[in-house]
Amino acid sequence: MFKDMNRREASKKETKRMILKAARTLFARKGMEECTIRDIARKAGVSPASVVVHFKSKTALLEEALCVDIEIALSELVASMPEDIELIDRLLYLSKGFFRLYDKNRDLYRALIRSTVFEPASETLIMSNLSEQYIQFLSHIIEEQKTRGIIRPEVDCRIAAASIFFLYNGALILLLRMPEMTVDMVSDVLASMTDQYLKGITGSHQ
Amino acid sequence: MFKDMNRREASKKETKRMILKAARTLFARKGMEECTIRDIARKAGVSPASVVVHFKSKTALLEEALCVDIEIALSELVASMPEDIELIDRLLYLSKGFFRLYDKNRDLYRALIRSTVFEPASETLIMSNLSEQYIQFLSHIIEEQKTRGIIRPEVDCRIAAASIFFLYNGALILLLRMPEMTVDMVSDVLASMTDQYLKGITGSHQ
DNA sequence: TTTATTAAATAAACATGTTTAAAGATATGA
DNA sequence: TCATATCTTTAAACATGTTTATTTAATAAA
Repeated sequence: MFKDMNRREASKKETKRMILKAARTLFARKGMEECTIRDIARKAGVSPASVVVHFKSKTALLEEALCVDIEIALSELVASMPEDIELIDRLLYLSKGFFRLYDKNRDLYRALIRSTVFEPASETLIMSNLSEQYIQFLSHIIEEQKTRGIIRPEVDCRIAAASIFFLYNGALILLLRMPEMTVDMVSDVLASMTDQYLKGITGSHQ
Repeated sequence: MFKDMNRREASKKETKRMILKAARTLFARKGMEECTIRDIARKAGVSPASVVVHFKSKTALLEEALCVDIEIALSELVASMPEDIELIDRLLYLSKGFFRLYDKNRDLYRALIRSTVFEPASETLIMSNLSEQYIQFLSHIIEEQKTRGIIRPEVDCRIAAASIFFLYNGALILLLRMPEMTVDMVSDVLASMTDQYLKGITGSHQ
């Protein structure tokens, strides 16, 4: 219950909420670089120092500001995933969903991914968690396909899921760093890659 | 010839050389964050402003400071690549070579890759070029294996090369972000992934 | 040679993420 | 209720990448 939250805790929580709200608005409007902590603090009606007290850094603030949208997108994608389509189409359904999300504000998401993907997992708990969840989900899909005999039994599902994630990640970087690339173009590239991965490229095929 | 280089150009070049030398030493010793432009300028005997005049930014300086080592590593790897081993071993020979290089100073290379991989190619010409060269080389290897009938004829070599590069890149990120990971561990993961990619994971195999 | 122009180097200022020390507000215990 | 301790907030300072306006030096023109 919230009853055991005293006035201090409540006002602290409220301050944090205000900052996060201001950050979400300003980040979306002006992007990561163009939006200063002082801007956010002013809009939230607090001091710049307060922003850093509530969020360890500007990067951490960005992470918290954006993760809600990613979490929503992920759960919606998982929920709305068609059950009766082929493996490759399911994989592409997921990745394209994320590409569409990131495409809404490429610069912002580029800043986010850039500042999380190379940090130790302990520094970017939220994003690491999301990636982990995503890989888990991929792993489940592959596992399930294995029971149907579509994936060979000796395949390590965890490795396969991570590989597919790495391919996805590469395609995502392509999207975020090349303005001329569209979601469809990147999806096509990833489709070829995933298809090749599933079929293999060596030897003749029955 | 250098004769047509007047005193101004010569001294400019010399200044740039001094800065680069100081940067290489200090970056290697203290890492990217801990080493300030002022430090480098002091060691090079120039003003901080001069550093920015000669190199557009600290990131660009880091790029120029490290690219020599990467270029050398790449050409050495290409030159020393055993000809008589299997495709997968050739691919792993290359990636492991790079892992070893980056392992010498993980934080520094992490900073480099982090600050280049998400930028438009036009902003990070050197690193983009290197990646491009690497993918080209992978592409050639695959093409050559195709003529030998080891790779199926309908396979798009460029896509295959990019896929293998994406897998490599994912493994590299793993290495750079997780201190507990060794070069061998990451190489093993990448080996499984590349092996799976080459063989494919769906259907039964002859 | 002297002057004018152009390029290189720099000192000082600026912008901004972050830290520090202090103040203000709230809870706790007598 | 009052005093003390603790937690929250903040103003001011700091560190550092970068920009700007100025100075210095070299080349070209006279």
